[in-house]
Order: sequence, then structure tokens, then C-alpha cells
Amino acid sequence: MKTSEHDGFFLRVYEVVKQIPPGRVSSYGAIARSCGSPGAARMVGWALNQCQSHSEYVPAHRVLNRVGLLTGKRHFQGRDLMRELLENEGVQIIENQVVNFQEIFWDPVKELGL
DNA sequence: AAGCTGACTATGG
DNA sequence: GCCATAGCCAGCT
Repeated sequence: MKTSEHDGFFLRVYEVVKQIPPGRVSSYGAIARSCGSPGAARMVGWALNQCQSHSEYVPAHRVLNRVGLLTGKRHFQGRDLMRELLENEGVQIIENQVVNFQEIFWDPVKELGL
């Protein structure tokens, strides 16, 4: 191949994030691991920051940190856009934190078999 | 080219 | 369980 995958670590992140089902959430670390770089959790955040560059819509609001905290909500438009998007999908949030995080947690490595 | 930054995570006290 | 520190990878200045 060619192209591909190395086209960007970012695209890999986008591909994974786009596959996160509604009402479910994932963590930066899990996504980074699914991309082949377990330590690149920070890069995942950076990638999502540039997600607008991607052709398709990337549900970045479904990506949280390891404790289910909406750490990236400040990078969204509006004040609580991220929270509203998640609640709109049925995710209960209190104090910028997902209540049943472990229950709705979606691990790409586990679900996608990576 | 070298250093800093960051939507993180793991470990130690 | 909370606070502080270190490691981490890729992009940006």
C-alpha cells in the first residue's frame, strides 16, 4: 500500500472516533492504543482539535478522558455544547462528568478487535 | 534543528 | 482517593 494509513495518525483517530456508536463514549488512551500508539493519547486530543479538517463529521464529543470527564468541552463551540450533544444521545452527565462512564464506555480495541 | 505545547495516562506519596 | 511528578507522541514555533 501506499497511502494509507500513514497519511496521518489523525485520520486513524477520525476513523475510530467515527465508529463510536451513539450513546457510547471512549477515552483518548483507548483510541490512541487502537491507532497503534498507546502513549499518544495527547495526540488524539490534538487530532480531534483539527477534526474539522476531516471530510466527514467526527463525534469528538464522545471522546473523554480516562475518568469520563469532559475535558475537551472548552474546545467546543458554545459553553456546554459537548454536554448537550452527549445528553442528547442519552448520556447522563453531572458536573462535566459521565455518570455511568464504565457502563457506556466503548473500547475500539475490544469492539473492533484491534 | 531544538524546544515547547497539549482535549492524556500511569505511578508514587 | 486526591495531589504532584514523570513519561509519552506528534505537531507547531
